[in-house]
Amino acid sequence: MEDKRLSRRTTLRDVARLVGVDRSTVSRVLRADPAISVREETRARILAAARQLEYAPNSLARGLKLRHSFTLGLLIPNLANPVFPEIIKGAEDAARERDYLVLLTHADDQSFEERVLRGLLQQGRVDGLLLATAQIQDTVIAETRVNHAPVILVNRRADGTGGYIITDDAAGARLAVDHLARLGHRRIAHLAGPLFTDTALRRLQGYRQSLRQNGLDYDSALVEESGFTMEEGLQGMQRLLARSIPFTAIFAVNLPVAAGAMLVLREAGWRVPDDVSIVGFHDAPLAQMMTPPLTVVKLPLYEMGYRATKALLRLIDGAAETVQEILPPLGLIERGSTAAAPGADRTRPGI
Amino acid sequence: MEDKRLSRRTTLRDVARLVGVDRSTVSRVLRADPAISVREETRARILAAARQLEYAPNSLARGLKLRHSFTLGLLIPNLANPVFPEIIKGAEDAARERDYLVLLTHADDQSFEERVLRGLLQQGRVDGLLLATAQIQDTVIAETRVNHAPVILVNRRADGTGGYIITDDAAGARLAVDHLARLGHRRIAHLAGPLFTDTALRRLQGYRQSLRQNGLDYDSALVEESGFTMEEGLQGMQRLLARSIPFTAIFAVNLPVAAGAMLVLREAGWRVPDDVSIVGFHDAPLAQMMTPPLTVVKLPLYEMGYRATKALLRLIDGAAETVQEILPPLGLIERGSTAAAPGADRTRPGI
DNA sequence: GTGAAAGCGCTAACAA
DNA sequence: TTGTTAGCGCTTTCAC
Repeated sequence: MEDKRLSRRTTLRDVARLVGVDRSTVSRVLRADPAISVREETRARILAAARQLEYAPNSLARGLKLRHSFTLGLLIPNLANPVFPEIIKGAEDAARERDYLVLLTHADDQSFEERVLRGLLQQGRVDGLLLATAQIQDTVIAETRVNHAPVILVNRRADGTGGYIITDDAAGARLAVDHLARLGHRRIAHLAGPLFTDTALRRLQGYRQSLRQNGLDYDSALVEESGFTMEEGLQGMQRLLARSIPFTAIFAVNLPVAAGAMLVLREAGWRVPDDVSIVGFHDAPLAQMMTPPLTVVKLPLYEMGYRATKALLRLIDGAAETVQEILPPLGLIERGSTAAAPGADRTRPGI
Repeated sequence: MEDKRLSRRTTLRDVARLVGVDRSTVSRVLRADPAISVREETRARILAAARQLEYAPNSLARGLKLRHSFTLGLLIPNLANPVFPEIIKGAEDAARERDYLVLLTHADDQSFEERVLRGLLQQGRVDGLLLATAQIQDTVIAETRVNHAPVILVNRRADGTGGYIITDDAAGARLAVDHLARLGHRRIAHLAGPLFTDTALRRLQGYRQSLRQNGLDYDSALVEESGFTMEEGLQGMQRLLARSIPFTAIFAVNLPVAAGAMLVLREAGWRVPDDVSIVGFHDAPLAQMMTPPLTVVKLPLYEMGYRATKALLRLIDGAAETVQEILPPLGLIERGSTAAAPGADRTRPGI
């Protein structure tokens, strides 16, 4: 059964018929092909007819011919994490500049991720892929590499792909921990992300570097591995508290984890920032909505999405480059969740 | 310049050649065409060859032939609003059941919205559209209707489209305001959304209905029109405070607005819920992260996305129905942001 | 049970 | 300056 709605659309042939020229001429005029010359009058009539008939090229036909879908796939692990909207916006803007569309896919489970990777690329639905997901198997990535598929990792690093764009997580972590050290904290805990992810490792690394530079000892009992979600942040914080070891500050691997930690601490009767300071990673409206508002390290998320997309587009255009960009953090945003360490020589603000 | 990567993909012809049959036979077998009989041995060899060559049908070619892109467009005004992930998840799940993909587009400005509407549909990039955006012009909607394009509005109502799926916002608002009235509040303010949007109007309506049912007078001075963002919630709350009229409770049009309101109140020295109770609309992790955790009305967001997509798919299949579903609220989730009105006969909890 | 052929709407090499 | 033609990869009717 033929669908009326979809078969009614204006085609190149309709325009050509109305003007009395060939389809190819219409195509050339509409594409503004510079290599071909058309009589000014013909061009005008074609343009007018196209507008009148509300012609829009069928992207399926065009894509089939040109072997391009003019679509980019963007894989996100979890839309609820407030860092992604920024990345997405950057990607969309970059894509739009080239008349590409972004197919956002939200792959929360592993099997689906693989299906997407294979499916989207192999079926020609997308010309390239942006992977912002942290958990993806290296085997899958390696495979896409074998197929020479244009793939860029966003905020994740792995060998053997078209490349990656990451923020300098270690530098960001140092910013956070330096800030705490400057406030006089000496027992600084770290709620880390899953340590099989590159991002989490780099932040842990920065944490250790900063400790060293500030003359503080690294104590593995102060590091609790959790995840990237609020849930996991809650649990991580509970485990940390259960150990009953002293600390006066926390560097959380990201925003949801910081939020979860704050909840647990408050329920346990701690006051933020009087008893404990917290620094989060990444900025988002959520950080301001928390009580107290969260001090965070700000990273160029929009920029990351934008540049990753630009790079992917270059890859699609046939560039042989391997992209490896590391964007520096944008700085620390001091809000209400950090204060001088209890008993430190600095006066406690507001008292 | 031909792109090697994209021209290398396995085609039906490759499989056919390997097996020694015609492309059409391969197509029939792989589509599992029930109307056609194939020798069991041939079928097995085709299946094996397809797997060996990692054949995946080119969706552009397939779509061109079948006049379907097998893609649904989903327009979202603002990814930062925490209600959308749920809707999106519902839509994706429903789409996946039919092997459709969801092209998520994030249309924050009007002109782009229109471009998207025209573009996606006319270029055949999507077979139908889910509009979750509140601001879209009725003229645009009317136009898509003229084109008989399959369009479903999600969480928004307008005449002349394929239909809409909304939650019962008025009932939800009544739940919220009834709750406050039950706690003894008599001066209940409402931070409304933009009153040119259907959603905001319906919530205001429910607010008024509940007041009436609870024997409370409607006082327009207690209603402040704001927007749907935290920013606007902040400003709305400031304007409400500036009026210096008494109130002991607030019903906020959504979550970001409730969060903004809470911030302003706290800065102004009010205690929540001791001095003022707040109820938000929609539930999301953010509600639990606030201090105190926000009492909210929970609505079936996932369900809404899911059912809207199902309905859209039916429209695409050629159904002539006009979808008009109104989903009832899932209930009120009582958290820490609401308590008995100051001076009411109920004992204040925890004291 | 399987193949041949047409055609979806577009672009581009080649002709005229 | 414009038209003719072939073909992208697929599905499907019709023939054998």
